Amino acid sequence: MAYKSDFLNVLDERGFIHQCSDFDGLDALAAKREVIAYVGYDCTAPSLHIGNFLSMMMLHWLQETGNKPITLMGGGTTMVGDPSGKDETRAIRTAEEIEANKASIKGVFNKVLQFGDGKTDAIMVDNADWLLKLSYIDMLRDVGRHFSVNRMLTMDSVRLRLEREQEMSFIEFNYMVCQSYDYVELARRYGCNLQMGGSDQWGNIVNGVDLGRRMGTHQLYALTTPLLTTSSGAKMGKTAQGAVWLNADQFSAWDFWQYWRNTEDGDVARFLKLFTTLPMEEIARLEKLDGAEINEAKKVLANEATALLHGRDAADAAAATAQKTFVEGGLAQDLPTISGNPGDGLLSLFVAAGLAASNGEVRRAVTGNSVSVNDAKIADPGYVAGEADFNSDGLMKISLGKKRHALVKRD
RNA sequence: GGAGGGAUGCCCGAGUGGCUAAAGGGGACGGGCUGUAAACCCGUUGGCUAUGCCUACGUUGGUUCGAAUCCAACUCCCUCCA
Repeated sequence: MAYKSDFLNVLDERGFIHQCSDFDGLDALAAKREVIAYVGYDCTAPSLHIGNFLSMMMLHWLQETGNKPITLMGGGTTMVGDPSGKDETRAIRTAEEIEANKASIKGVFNKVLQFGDGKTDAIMVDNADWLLKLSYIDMLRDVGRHFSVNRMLTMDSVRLRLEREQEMSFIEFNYMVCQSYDYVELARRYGCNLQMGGSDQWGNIVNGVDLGRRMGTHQLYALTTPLLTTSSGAKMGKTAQGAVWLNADQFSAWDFWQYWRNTEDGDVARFLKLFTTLPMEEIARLEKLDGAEINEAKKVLANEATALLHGRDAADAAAATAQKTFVEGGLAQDLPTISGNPGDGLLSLFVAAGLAASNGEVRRAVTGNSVSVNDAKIADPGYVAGEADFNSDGLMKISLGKKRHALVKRD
């Protein structure tokens, strides 16, 4: 192993590392178990998504290897809006919206982190606590004077906008100042010495490292993860339903399990390392499977990733449901369920179950031969559920295509 | 403040009076092949109580038998000048 510290060794062998401002310095610190690292989370949506899961796992390993994680809620920075990787100005969000999002996001962290007052316990802070109190002139004098506009203009987040002749407003231009200041504030308050994030955050992070030096903090470090893409190059985390959210009320454990089960072959090993806590020897064994056998590895990936986030019970239930539904072709009780009765029209049942957005969509699907009831294809869009369609438990299975299923339960 | 340019479906983008629910591409979904994979091929992609009706090309009004297309006002965006 190349590193002295457990922390960097684990991250390295699992494929989390993209760039670091100073490997040796950080390694020395981690070897003494003195890293206090933070990751900032935007409050632009009511749930974090799968991309954020990656940095959560980094915090997890940080803690596992004896260091202290800080999760920073971007209550203040979300008021400004990060221009990184955006072509257009983000819609400015209201304070109420940000508060609501923050409250809704918070819950996921205790799935992978241990919070508390101990030395290596995680803590959660909110940059609204200091950013909202800043006074403009003081900020300019104390912090603003350390920023070179010449240099800011060369940062990717700004430069790319300018090159494409896309508007960038002054508020967005200030984002990196806020994030840099966060780092300094966390260094002063909590002794924070490492900021981690996705590769798109590199510019923002190293600016913070720089600001720390100019403002006289201890040495700060930067560490980023590679951008998550599938091996066919697509950005990860997009599905028919939109993003792969981490909150169960927005993306169910069943959908989450299915998401991982459908991973491309070429990504399985990489994702096992990143999104599960399985030991490397076990992953090495799974990695050797090929051909149809790789499906076993995909199931393990789905089980472990789902168990991490939604609990072992939810993962087992999803696995059992998948087994019944896809392997045995039977009717599993844990599929998404709606209520309905004999006499209900097929079209409205599909819409109610969320399998289709409109009656017309179901009609077209019927024409395309992709609609079935209890695994029998339906050719008539006017089909009405009958007594015989419900089994002795009062359940009827409706499917759109091979993969999307739901149950109708009579009341 | 002045002068130009622009706003089309999930996204990009064609369309300058009827043949337009709107070309083409992307994405998404479905079918085929498979292994609930990728690649590839094919199909679908505004709504409805459906041989018809309704909604829709920034907003509101107007011209016309007929408007995404012409006119007016307004809103927002961009570029250049000050």
